[in-house]
Amino acid sequence: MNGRRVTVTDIARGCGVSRATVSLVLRGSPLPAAATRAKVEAELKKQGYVYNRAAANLRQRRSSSVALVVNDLSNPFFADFAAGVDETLGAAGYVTLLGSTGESPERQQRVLASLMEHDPAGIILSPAEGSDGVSLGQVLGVHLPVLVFNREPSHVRWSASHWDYLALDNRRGAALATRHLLERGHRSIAFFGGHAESSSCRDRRRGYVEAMRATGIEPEPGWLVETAPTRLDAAARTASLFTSKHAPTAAVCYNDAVALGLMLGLGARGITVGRDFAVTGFDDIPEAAVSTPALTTLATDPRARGRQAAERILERARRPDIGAVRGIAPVRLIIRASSEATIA
Amino acid sequence: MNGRRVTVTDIARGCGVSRATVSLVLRGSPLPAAATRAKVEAELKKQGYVYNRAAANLRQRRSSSVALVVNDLSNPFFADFAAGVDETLGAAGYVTLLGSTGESPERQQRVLASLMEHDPAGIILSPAEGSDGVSLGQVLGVHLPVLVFNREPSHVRWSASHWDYLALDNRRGAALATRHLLERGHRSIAFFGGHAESSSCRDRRRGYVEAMRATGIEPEPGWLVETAPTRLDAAARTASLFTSKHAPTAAVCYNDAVALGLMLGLGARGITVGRDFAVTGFDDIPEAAVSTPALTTLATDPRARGRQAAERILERARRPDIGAVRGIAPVRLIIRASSEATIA
DNA sequence: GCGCTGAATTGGATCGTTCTAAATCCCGTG
DNA sequence: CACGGGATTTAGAACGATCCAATTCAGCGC
Repeated sequence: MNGRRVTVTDIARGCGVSRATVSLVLRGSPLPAAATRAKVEAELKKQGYVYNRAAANLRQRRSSSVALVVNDLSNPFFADFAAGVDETLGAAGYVTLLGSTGESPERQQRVLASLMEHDPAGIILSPAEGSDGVSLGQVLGVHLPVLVFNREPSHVRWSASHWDYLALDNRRGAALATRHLLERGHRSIAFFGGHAESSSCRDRRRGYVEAMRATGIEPEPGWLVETAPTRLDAAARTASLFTSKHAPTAAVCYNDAVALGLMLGLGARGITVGRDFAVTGFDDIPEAAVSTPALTTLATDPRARGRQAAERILERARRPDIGAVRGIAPVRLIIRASSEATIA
Repeated sequence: MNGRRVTVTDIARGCGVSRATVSLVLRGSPLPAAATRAKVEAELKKQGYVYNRAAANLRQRRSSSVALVVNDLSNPFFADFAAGVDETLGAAGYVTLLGSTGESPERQQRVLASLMEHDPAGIILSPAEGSDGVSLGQVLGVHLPVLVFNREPSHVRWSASHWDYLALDNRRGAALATRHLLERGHRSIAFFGGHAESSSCRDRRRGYVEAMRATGIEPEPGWLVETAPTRLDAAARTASLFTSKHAPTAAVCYNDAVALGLMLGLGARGITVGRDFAVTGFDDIPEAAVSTPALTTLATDPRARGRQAAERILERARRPDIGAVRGIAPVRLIIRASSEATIA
């Protein structure tokens, strides 16, 4: 009835033992006698006791939370990632402190500072575009376990840092898509979309270039088209693919959004994707399976990545002394109709 | 270098004042003299002090977090909702404790119990399907501000409870879609998909029935088809629409997933949606705009709903005594090609 | 020089839990 | 029947911040 919280002291008084004994029962210690334990447990239930983990953590100088900071929760990729993180953290008895930054480095600083005050055991950070490693280092301090996901902030001296890093195998993924198109007979293949300064775009481009060269083909400059990573901008820049002499017959796209945009742009020019032109994406967002034609792409299993990230941060919290780990997560080529176009 | 945390005591020692003074500076009190304040602030920076909000909350007997528990984070609707919640909570200086339940009532109980130990100022809960109000009441206690979103758990005596409730205007939404189809001349309109026992499905059905009756049409039993709320099951049950004598020429679907599934199923039967048959959805998921044909549906603005939910829980935390509020959020009909089919 | 006043500062208790070290209980033994 | 010793239990300090009441300080009038 009254708003006061029930504490161990209330329980102790209520059944005539000391606070210490109640605490032992709460933590399942084998010390208390069976009869005492039963008495205490009955009283706990009777008074509706709720454990105060904050107080316990204060005394024990440990933490039972992990912060998760993502650049864009409304992106299904990150939402799924977050679900995976929370699943694993929850199973390990940790609670997830959520922060989203909306791709703003300034907001990211504020969010991180606020989360730090809650003393998380670690931070999983998918940095906002344009994040600066030095500013990040300032808020995060020197001791906190940190896992950077998906993107590399600028000015991070990884060799001197204990930050872990987890990213998709962008290079191999792009190479897989490129080889797939090469096998279907294409020789003039573009790499379409993305900002060249972003780390993930650089890696994907590299995979593409390497796969091309491995087949003895040097990508022409006109085959490399930069766009914002959005459907709209991708559609708008479709034309730039057809200015060079050797117009490509296929394109490896930076991601699914870009690929869907390109498909729109190609359609508008009367080009039928899957018959006249082959397209691949990256991410396997839900739409990829149901677009027309269905999009060949690289599945990244964001939920599993989330679990992986959570496991790594927990492991590091347990053993802070081990060296930083760079993890590269596998990707899987999903072949669908959009890459069916072949060159005889 | 050493792992010990810097505390107010360290700062106090470092610049020759008392802990109390440091605390006053930290909280921006006007009491300390300007010179003292400057001295303390310099020391704070020098030692890299990080505020320990848990300790402060313990003493002040208040909380700076709000728990957000969702049934399915990987659903873009809830991910967007979560982004809105976090945005508003963050701006108010609260941190979001995330929990996801994967639609399992058992997991939900565990997650809630764990979150309760972190003493949140309130809980925003989008209940798992099949949640029981009594069990929920047990973990949540009597005093905590609670906002239930989107679904009604069973056995909740709302009249006797202080829980707030926020849901979409399911009834009006379905009515809007139904009227839209009626205006295009349809008379045989089905309500397709969803589990009849879920509260949102009941409400949407009601809106549909009311709109039909308002035009003097009594829906035939064969026009009410139940399905799991998934694309797959919806596609599989397409046939049941065409068993009755008056086969419908249009369908109001439970949600977008179901609508997309139905469109698949209709396509397989050689029926062209948008020409031979009209379809509407509910939610306006991103795919709705790009499906073929594009889907007429009801936009719900989940992010704004998240902000709204956060604001309401903060308001209730401030004034716990006001009566429970039932909020109904507006929905907007988005007309696209899938409902273009008309009856002369 | 003294008392007064408002401004600035501070010691000590406190929030709810856990840790440590010590106290108490209970029994079988010599 | 005192005593050793394992099994239980407990008092009191501690975690890091804040609250409260009390103290110190500086300036001022007389």
